Formats: sequence, C-alpha cells, structure tokens
Amino acid sequence: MDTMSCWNASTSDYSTMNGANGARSNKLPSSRYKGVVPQSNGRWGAQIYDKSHRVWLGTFNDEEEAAKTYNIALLKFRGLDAITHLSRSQMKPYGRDVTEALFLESHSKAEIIDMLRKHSYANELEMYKHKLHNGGALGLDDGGKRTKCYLDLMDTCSRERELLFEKVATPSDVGRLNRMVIPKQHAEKHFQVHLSVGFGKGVLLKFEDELGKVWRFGYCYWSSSQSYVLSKGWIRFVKEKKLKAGDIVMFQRSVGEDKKLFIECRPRKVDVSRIEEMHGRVAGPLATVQDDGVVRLFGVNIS
DNA sequence: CGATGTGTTGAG
DNA sequence: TCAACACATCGG
Repeated sequence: MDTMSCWNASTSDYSTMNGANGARSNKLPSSRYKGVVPQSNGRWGAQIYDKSHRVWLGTFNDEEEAAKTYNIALLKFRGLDAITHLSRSQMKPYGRDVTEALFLESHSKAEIIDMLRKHSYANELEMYKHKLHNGGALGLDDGGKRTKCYLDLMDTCSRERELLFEKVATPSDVGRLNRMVIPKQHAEKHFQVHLSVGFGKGVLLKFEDELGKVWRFGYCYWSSSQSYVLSKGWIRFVKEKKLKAGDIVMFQRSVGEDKKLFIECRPRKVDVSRIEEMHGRVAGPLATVQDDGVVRLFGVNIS
C-alpha cells in the first residue's frame, strides 16, 4: 500500500459507545486514508480538493478501493510530478508506468473523474494500453508528429536511472593528476569497453550531470595501478563541482532505451552525531539506495 | 426507499 | 485544505 497515503489512525475515533447509557453511537468511523470519507450505509466515498473546490470521486465498497481512487485523482490533479516522485518499485504494484502517465495526460480531468465515479478507470486504462501496444501510432498526432505530451514523457522516462556504483573520492582523484581511478570490479562490470581499452590508448566516455550538462572523459587502463581511470577532462569536472577528497561520486545509467551514463557528486557525509545528541534521536540516512537502485534523498526519489 | 453527493461548518 | 456531519436530491 505504499502509494496510499495513510491517515493518522490515532486521530480517528472508533469509539462506538456512549459512556453513560452504553448505546451505540451513530458516529461514523473515520477512514485511515486521506480523501476517503465514510458513508452512512457502511460504504466509502472518495473526494479530492481542487483549488478549494471539492470534487466527488464516487462511492466504493472498500475503504482501500476509495483510497486507490483518490490516489489516481491525485496523479491527475497534482500533475505528473506526483508520478515521477514515485520510484519504480512503488509504481509496479499498481502498474503505474509511463503508459499510465500518457493515459492520464491524454484525458481531461472530467473524463478521468467520470471513469473513477463509474469504476471504469482500470478498464479504460487497459483498453488504452492495448491500443498502444497493438501497433497504434504511439504518441503520434494527426500530422504524424510526436505529441508534446509523448516527448515530455519519454524525457521523463529517459531521466529514470539506476545507480551503478559510488566512489569516495581519494586525495589523488581530486589532485593535479587529472585522473580518477575506477575500481577494476566496477569498471569491468559497468563500463563494458575495457576490451577495447588497451595500454595507453583509451576511449571517450560520455556522461551527463544532474543539470544535463555533458561531460566527456578519457577512459583507459592504467597499468601502474592495475585499474581503469577517467582521465582527459576529469580535472575540469573536479574544478567545476568543487570536488573534495571524501566527497562521493555517483555513477548512474538510465534504465530506458538509450542507456545514457550519468555522473553526479555529493559532499562527504557530514557528521550528524552531534546533532543527534542534541535532538535525542537518530536521524535517517540523508540518502539511501534502494535494492532496485533508485536513489532517494530525504525519502524522495531524486532520479 | 436507500444511496449518493452537496451544503456547510469548524478544526488545523 | 481538509474531514465531519446534516440532509437534499437522485434514481431504481
């Protein structure tokens, strides 16, 4: 249920007795889920607020069904940002993928609401997927051009990436040698060019940083250290990013068709033990890597 | 008639 | 912005 926003159950009052006479209270039970309201007949309503205006999303037998409905409406009303902030692993259980984003984008709010109220959203989405996958003109408008929506989505998709490995920058990595050592194990696993990287001669590897800026680094085998190095162009990256020894350099690759390489860096971990003492609690990691490689910062997918 | 969804309020 | 609640309106 990770895409369902769970309402604070401690605030909902499930007491069903009136203290004095022991009679059943007619008070309805609160829902655990945001956007879900009880109905007097035991069913559940779903509603979402759109700019201080309440939009009714229909009634449902299951509280969870109402919550799912609310979440779909959330995707439509709060925009695609809501989708891209979900990691792949969160989307999978709900089949939330780029196709669903495309589906949401190609229907008006009114149409989506209508489907939700009629409980036909899942069917419509399924039909839409078939249409696309059975040779339909994927993302093509009347003139045969890619629609803006399609391009936006492909762009979003191409930004999705997995972490290949991280390296803590050594003093020599950020020094005047103009090269960064890539540990052999990672180089041979992820940069599948080592066969063509002979002694002395190398290839150029192309990376993008978090701002989309392109970086090309020479890449070759460095026999003296028995490992591979990023060389030509590396020092420019060090200078521009103000990379210091101890900082962490992350190597990523897009999971989409194009398999682009990305390079990003972040400051070495600050010592938070002092802060933890002061606050009397242990803070979670600033950044973590999930088992599917999706990078999260403050609990938000920053891929 | 029961079910649905709106009017309205007040808390946060 | 949001859920709680009352109740008008819908529709079989």
